[in-house]
Amino acid sequence: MDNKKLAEFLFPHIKTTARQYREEIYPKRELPEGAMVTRFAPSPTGFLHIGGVFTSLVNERCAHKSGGVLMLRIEDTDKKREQENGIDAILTGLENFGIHFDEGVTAQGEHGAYGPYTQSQRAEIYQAFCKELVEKGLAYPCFCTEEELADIRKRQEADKAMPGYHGQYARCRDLTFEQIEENIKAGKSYVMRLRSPGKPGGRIKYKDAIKGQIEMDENIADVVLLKSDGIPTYHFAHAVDDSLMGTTHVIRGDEWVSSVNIHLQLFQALGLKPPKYAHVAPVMKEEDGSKRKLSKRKDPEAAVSYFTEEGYPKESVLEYLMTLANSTYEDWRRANKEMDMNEYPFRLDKMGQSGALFDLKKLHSVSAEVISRFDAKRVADDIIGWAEKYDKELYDCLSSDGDYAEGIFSIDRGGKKPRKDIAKWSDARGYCSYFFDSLFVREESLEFDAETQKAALEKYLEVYDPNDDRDAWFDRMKSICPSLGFASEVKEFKAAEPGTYKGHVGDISSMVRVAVTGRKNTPDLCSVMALMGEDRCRARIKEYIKNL
RNA sequence: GGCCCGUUGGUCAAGCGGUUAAGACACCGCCCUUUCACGGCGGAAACAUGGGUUCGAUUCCCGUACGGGUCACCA
Repeated sequence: MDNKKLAEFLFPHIKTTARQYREEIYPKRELPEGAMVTRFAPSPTGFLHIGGVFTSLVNERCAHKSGGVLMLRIEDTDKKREQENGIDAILTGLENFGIHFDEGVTAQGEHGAYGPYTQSQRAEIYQAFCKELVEKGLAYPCFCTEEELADIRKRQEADKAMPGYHGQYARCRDLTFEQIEENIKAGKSYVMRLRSPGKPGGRIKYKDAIKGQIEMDENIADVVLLKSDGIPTYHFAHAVDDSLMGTTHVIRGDEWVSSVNIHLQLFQALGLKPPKYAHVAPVMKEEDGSKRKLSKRKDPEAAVSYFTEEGYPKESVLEYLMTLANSTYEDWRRANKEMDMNEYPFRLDKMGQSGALFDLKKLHSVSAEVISRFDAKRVADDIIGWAEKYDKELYDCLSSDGDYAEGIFSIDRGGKKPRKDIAKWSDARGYCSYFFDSLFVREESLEFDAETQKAALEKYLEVYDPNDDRDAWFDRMKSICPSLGFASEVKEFKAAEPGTYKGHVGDISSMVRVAVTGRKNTPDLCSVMALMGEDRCRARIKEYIKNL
């Protein structure tokens, strides 16, 4: 068989050679020692999954930590499963989480010297490499139909043989040039297959940056390189692209581990240097006592839209994802509360080998911590931004007076012991509704009888001074206690015989609190009242007394 | 089913032949406190299992169980 002749016959239109691509069109990258070139390479078959954010975060950290390059490549080689707005969804999703790509596809088009970064635009490149493989006798056309393939599978099952197109089952492997020519002239559709150099019983080893040493059977299957439409399979595209684009580390989901034997063989056949591999365990979900991969269909928290809808700031999600990625991150964070996440010495080999359960409670706690470090302006702005889309009523209230909104979220913020009531922007309404008359509802009441409350509140109204600072405010609260039969010191109340007092100053404060806010629990009442203003406070108290 | 990987408290997980087996979230109790938070202190809670190797195994080896992945002209 004249391989050269076959290659020319199969790919007459391919003029640029693989060698040219390799040596001239895609030159080696000039990067400092140790710089990692990584990539996130989703296929636009659905919405962005939190697992995708996780994987891209790991890629991002590795690239930027090492002074390397992060690429975004679109693997759109399966036109059947492609979704219409798939690419946009991925792009905006990643953008929302602040993952910055140095090269590749963006909302504004492609950037970078190693493109195109969209696989459907690279058909000729793959074909050139396939042509080269044919020349080397390492690839051939296969005319088997779906039925024939199914038949082979059936026979293998009966023979208890390894599934796949290999050995005696690889019928098209040794077709003559004339047979091939005849088939093609007859208009038969065909795929290009690798003539696998693998030997049955052969073993290969490789070192995974996350999973460590892995040993497995050598690939013996003549895998498909180019589908009948001339578009490559994932395997082939991966080998060609990642070597041309200079990827140093392929960091991807661990469902790929078992394909590494194919990939390594492909690199070898192509005469290309393989990258290092790091296989990331999937984010899991607990259900009925067992773990399973987080599913887009069943689990609302799998889609990234869940986080934006609930109003988790991107910093929170990223922070949580980092704790999943490297558990020592948490210790580091506690020791470096204000430091940028990017300062953390992220390490691939510190990643877990098996899937971690996505724990919403933990996310909640991490997020509350993250938000507690934001300043009031940031919190107010973000909540307003969130509410504009998801809570119009709240939006109207908050946006009508920006200073007032900022004031609400500055109560007890900053300082050593910040409040952590808000873990996501959708918590905001519950947190601040009483500040607005249009959202205000009386939610809780006190045990004290109407008479007592009325007396206390009327008394308070007499002495209330909106100019009081915190101490003065509380002193005033104390000052009305004796005449009402309440202890002005809690300790005094506790030390006294039961029945001596009706209650203590805390109870009086609670009455005011409930009258003003409709709740038993709020942040510092003095600050709340100062912000709400004298008129509103007096009105609330009067209205409360009236309805006692 | 074949092959690959994994298994430390409810969850995330340190550990890398000798430890009272860290820490975080959640939970419980106490303290602080005008409420709630925050914070502090304390508590309950784990090495899947059976064999080896070893003076000694959570750590190394083999088997078993369980879990995950993969066996496409999908990625």
